[in-house]
Amino acid sequence: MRTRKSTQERRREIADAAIKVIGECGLREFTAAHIAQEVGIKDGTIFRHFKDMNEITLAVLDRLQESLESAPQFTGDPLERLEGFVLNRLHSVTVQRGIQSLLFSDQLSHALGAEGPRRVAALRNRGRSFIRSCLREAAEKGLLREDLDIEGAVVLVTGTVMGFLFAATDGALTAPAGEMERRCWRTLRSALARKQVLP
Amino acid sequence: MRTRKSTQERRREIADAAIKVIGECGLREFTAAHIAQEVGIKDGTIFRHFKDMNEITLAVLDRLQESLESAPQFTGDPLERLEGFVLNRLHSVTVQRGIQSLLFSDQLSHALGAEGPRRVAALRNRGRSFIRSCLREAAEKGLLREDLDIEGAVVLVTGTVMGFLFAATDGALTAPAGEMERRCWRTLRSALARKQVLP
Amino acid sequence: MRTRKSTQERRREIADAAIKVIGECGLREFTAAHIAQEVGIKDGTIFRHFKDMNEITLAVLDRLQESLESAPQFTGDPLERLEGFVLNRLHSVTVQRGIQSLLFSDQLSHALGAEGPRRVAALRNRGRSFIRSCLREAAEKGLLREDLDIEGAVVLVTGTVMGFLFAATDGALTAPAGEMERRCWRTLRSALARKQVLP
Amino acid sequence: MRTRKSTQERRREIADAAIKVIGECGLREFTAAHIAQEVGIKDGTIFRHFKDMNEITLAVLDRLQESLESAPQFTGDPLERLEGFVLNRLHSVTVQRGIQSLLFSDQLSHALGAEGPRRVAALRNRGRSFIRSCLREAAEKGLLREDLDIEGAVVLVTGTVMGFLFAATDGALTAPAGEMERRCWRTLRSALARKQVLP
DNA sequence: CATGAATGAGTTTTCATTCAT
DNA sequence: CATGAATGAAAACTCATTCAT
Repeated sequence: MRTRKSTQERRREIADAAIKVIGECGLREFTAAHIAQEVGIKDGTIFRHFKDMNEITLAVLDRLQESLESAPQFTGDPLERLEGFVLNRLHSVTVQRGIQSLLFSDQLSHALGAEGPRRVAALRNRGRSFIRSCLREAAEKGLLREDLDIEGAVVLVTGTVMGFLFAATDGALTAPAGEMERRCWRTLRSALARKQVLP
Repeated sequence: MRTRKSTQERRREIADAAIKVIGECGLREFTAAHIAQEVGIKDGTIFRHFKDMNEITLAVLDRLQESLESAPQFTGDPLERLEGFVLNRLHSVTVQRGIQSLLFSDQLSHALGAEGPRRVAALRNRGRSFIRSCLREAAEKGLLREDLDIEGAVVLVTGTVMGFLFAATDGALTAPAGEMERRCWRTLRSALARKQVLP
Repeated sequence: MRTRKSTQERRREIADAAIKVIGECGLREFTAAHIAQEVGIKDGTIFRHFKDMNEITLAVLDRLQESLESAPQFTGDPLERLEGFVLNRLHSVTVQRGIQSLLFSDQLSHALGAEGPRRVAALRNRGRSFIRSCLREAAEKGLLREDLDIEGAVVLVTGTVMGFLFAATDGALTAPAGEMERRCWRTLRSALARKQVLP
Repeated sequence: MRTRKSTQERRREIADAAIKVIGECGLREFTAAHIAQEVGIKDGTIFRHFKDMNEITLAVLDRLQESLESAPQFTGDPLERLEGFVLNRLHSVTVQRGIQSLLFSDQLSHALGAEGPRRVAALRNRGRSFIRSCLREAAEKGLLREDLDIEGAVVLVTGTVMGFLFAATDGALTAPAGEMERRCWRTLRSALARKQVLP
């Protein structure tokens, strides 16, 4: 049975299938045939919607960015905004592992030529910028420890998300994911904040 | 011109070339032809030294493990041992980026069948275990903040190394690598330790 | 120039080409490239129609079986049925040498793993069974020499077909094929039957 | 441990190994590596004793011929000589299946260029000639049925040996090999001889 | 004589991509 | 739009053969 859909719809389906395939099976399986199978069409048909494989990779990047930025706008004082951001990212690990791991994956980076690493780096830098701005504002408002090194803290915060992702991937979480998400944030907060907020 | 070397030497060369290729160009370029070119032999020759590509991947994993475990034995009190470990890993990012990034890469994981993810996870778990044991001992000796969540801290420490690695990869380090290494450790230490040691 | 045909057609063409190639040039030439050339397509295209070379070998076996079993249904008294069978096989040597010789060839046997010898043996055993049942029935009806050893006779009859085939292959037939077919059958019949039927 | 032997010895060993390999595994395994392994030397070493694979094939043919002609000289009246020949060949099936099957195999034929088929045919024709001369002499001496067609009988006799060989290969012998050898000869003799000799 | 490394020319197979239907 | 057949280029391996040691 041949189901006909608009190119727009198909492009979305194909990009999503590609994300799934890369996330679950690795770049090695990022092939037209595999993706087409996932979508439920024939491999040749892929190229009715995308010029070539490169264009699919770009679409995947776009989906990734879209997905990361569809996060809610975090509000409140800088530390609360940071909390929102971190908890959101930690939770994403559990609910959409594929997309999250793509962000810290080197798979995508290499799927395009020179552009790949740059685009993925840019995506990650958005996260860093957000964290840095929260921390700066918090520091100005006296919410952070006095001696805190902002740049070191940026590494700590971004790293915690990655650390959590890999721990989850490796099955190295020693408590249920939801609990670990809260504990990681609490550990992070007490590492950064001036005085311990009672939980 | 035929250069002759022992199989032992060639195996090492080939594994190293594979690491280099994967690190620099991604799994997509992890091909017999590419590796052979790097080594300076013909692609068919690869298979006089390795049964198949799978065996090369295993050799790469071995080299990785070897390289991670050739680290100096850290001594002193638990926090000092942790410092040794973390600074060593952070420094490795700068001096042998390829190998380090392989550890947090999903490239290798997928190059073998089911064994891959398990072996790479095992490798990463070794680091986690070391960190956890240092933290536990430090906690017993009263070296850590009283309310510190050990498991959360394990994620923080492992994450910091990853965060540093990706920051370096993305060119997002805001100071020279050597300086950033020290700053990251100091941030980490003050996040964990009971009283601030004067720098 | 791309000629397009249905997979069904192509599978048949490829199997036939394989039979021809094996028959004429031996297993050594049973290569995708050689077969593809015979069919008039590129070698890679073969694998759009067959999963791998093994599957082609199986198709050849199927064609062989089909060809042997498309023989007319032999009727009449047991000796007449046997005559029909033997003359049909002897004649096939002349008109489709390739297929016939494949049956007594060890080429195919080895092209598959363990299955090959078994399948080819099974094919040959069908012939033996038919011959045996004709002889048994003929013996019951008193059409054969009294002292005839049925099992010995089965070997004699099957052997005669092979002997004829190899004689033809070696150019060792001392008379035209058609004549030799009749002479061989007559010799065989007088070796088995009770009283000589006048020629 | 490298054992050193004279080229003469090695050539013989290699030819024998080649016969064994072809007989047991088919032409597909007729490779320098496989043969060398059988002999217990390294593959490159083969070419210290043979110029190339072609030369090995020729050596195999020589061994084959040698083996067939090392049969005892058969004496007595023509039918007795024929009996000696047939029983000898039937028995060889059991004791040296490899060599025998090579004779009715098309493997060797194709291993050489045009020469192969001719040489193997010549080998088989020697057998036919011997049978034919026995039958002619027997006919002259009145030992055969009066109406026997000599050329048909040649096919019958050669065929019986092949039929026996393939039956043995297919596991289609319905009695122990030794017994079947005698029964086949007896069937053959009563098919040819004028009056039944008492067994 | 024997080895072990290297090679070049294949062979099977995969895959992105094209195109007639 | 979708399919199914075809392709060319490349990848993984194989193998006869060469040659320094």
